[in-house]
Amino acid sequence: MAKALKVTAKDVARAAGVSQATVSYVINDTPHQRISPETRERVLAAVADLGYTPSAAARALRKGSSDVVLLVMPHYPIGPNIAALIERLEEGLEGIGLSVVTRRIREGRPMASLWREMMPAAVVTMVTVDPVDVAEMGQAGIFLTQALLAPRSDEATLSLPQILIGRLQVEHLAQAGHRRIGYAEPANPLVENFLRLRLEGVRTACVELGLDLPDVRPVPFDTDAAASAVRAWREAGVTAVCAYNDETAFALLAGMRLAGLSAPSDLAVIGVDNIPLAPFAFPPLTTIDQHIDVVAKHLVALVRAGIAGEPLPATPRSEAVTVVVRQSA
Amino acid sequence: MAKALKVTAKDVARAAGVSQATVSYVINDTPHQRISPETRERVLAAVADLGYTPSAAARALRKGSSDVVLLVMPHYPIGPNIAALIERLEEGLEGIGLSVVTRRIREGRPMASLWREMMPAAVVTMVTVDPVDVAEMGQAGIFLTQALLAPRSDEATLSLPQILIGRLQVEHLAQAGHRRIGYAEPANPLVENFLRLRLEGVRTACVELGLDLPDVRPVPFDTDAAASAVRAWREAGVTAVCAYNDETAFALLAGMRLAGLSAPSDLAVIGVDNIPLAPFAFPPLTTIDQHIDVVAKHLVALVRAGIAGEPLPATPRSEAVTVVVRQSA
DNA sequence: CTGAAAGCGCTTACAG
DNA sequence: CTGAAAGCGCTTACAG
Repeated sequence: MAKALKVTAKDVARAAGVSQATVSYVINDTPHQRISPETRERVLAAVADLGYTPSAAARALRKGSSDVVLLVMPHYPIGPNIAALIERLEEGLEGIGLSVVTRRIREGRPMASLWREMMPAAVVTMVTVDPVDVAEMGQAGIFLTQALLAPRSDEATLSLPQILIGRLQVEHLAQAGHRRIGYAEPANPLVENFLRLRLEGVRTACVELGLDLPDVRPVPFDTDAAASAVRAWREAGVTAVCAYNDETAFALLAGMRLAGLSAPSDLAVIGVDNIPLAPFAFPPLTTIDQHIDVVAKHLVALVRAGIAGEPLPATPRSEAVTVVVRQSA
Repeated sequence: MAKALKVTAKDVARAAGVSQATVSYVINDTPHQRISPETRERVLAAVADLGYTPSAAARALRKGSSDVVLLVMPHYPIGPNIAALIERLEEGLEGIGLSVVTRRIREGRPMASLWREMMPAAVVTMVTVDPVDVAEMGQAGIFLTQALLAPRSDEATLSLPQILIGRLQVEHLAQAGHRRIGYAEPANPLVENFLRLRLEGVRTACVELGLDLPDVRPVPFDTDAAASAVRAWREAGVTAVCAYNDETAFALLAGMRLAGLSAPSDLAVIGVDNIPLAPFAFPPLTTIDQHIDVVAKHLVALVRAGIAGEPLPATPRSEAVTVVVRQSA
């Protein structure tokens, strides 16, 4: 039961009457090393007895890479959706012996010092990576997987297709007969990356479906301001609005109530994210689900295979993004 | 511009024409080492030139502790509030050169292998720590700070006073004249820890204020089920309910709408957390704010001081928990 | 003020 | 099948 200040493999070796190498072999189940069952037993017993835990630092130094996966995120605020993604990722990765360290960086900044310092087994990034960094990480044997917002075909890249999201919002609205569509953008400039793409999807879909271009208005996190936006849309003949995300949709709905209007009759509203609270909006919120659990699972599988040097798993079917119809649109 | 596969301090030393020790001294600004300005310049130039980044593993091995702080969490689901806490913590700690690694463990499990493996500079835990672990971490020079749910007086412990939260909910309701109070508990058993304490606070306050004991009913994340609970409360003469948290409050409010009732006239509702969406509930949700940003800031300060061996900062005023009055109660 | 050298705790060829 | 030894890249007494 762990007494010595610091129990090392050497201590275990001595206690078990074997060499340090043997301790390492049994602990790591090193292949092509035939350890006799009794030896293995004795080592394991000594390990348990002394409460030995291998030093991550020593192992990392020796092997040249640590058991962490570096998660690189942009500086935008972490909504419930991304928070869930991170949580699932941590959970899944922990299951295969990996720790995740999250780091925020400004888009376009070099990330070299980050990974050189940690020598992670893999890096998962949601920010675009400089080609030089990509190359150097490759040389250093670090598996890189990117979760990008735009679609892209590359085994090690997973896309969170924001454009598709915008498109889906419009298609759903158009199907219900809406011709003049509004777009509620959040006030936060940090979210620019997501916003630009979602809006692009909305615009493209409007054009393709022969609708007017969307009437884009900011909807800050404030009921009064949301109410003003709602009135403006009504005057402009807008009958349905795509909200940037569910939180914006909630603000919008609150603004409508203040303005004495209700969804979907006065103005239909569709969000993005399908947050846990969406069913409890008034009226229950129609929204787009990104199926973040599928994304997280795939990311974990990608990392696992990438580190093991196995062939990468195929990207899950891209219909991962679906509309969840409730009552607001 | 970083070319060699691996740039070490030795490379920098060679390039700068100094010894490896000197490189270490200038990089770490080691005190009591007088390095001539020119030498320092040359070293820094070589560092920049070669793109040198010290190896975290080597440093950790040598120094006996790494630059990570281990965040130990129970297995409960991470709501928006805790997610925000973690995010702030990561942000604040990153600012002082520390990475956080989050790990979930079952309450009561030993965490020795965890910290022995990483040798973190500090551990922040939201699960109760075994005294043996506490002692051993102390011996190992690891600073431990606990964010506990119950109040406790200990410099290195920060309390998230759940009992106080329940009490505050009831006091607010009683002040508005309510005598028969309901309690909406979530369906998820994982949340037991928080629940028990919040409910204890509610019960105590009811007794102290001479009210009946609370009528506790489960409110699952389902509008129909919530509606049933609401009807039952009404029949029992309950006029106000404390929700376990804001999410439960949202479900409750949705159930009320389904039952044709509205808050606060038919049933007053008060939540906990003050999530960003609370103002957009219908009606806007009255709730308890735990001021998680204050908590996070204090935790960071605690860790910083603890690692530096400086006197610990005083606990912020305990009125950190406040009621935010909106319209639902 | 600067350098040579030991040693942190592992893993892994390499001998035997 | 098992062990002795080198070496991963640092930091830090210790000499000079």
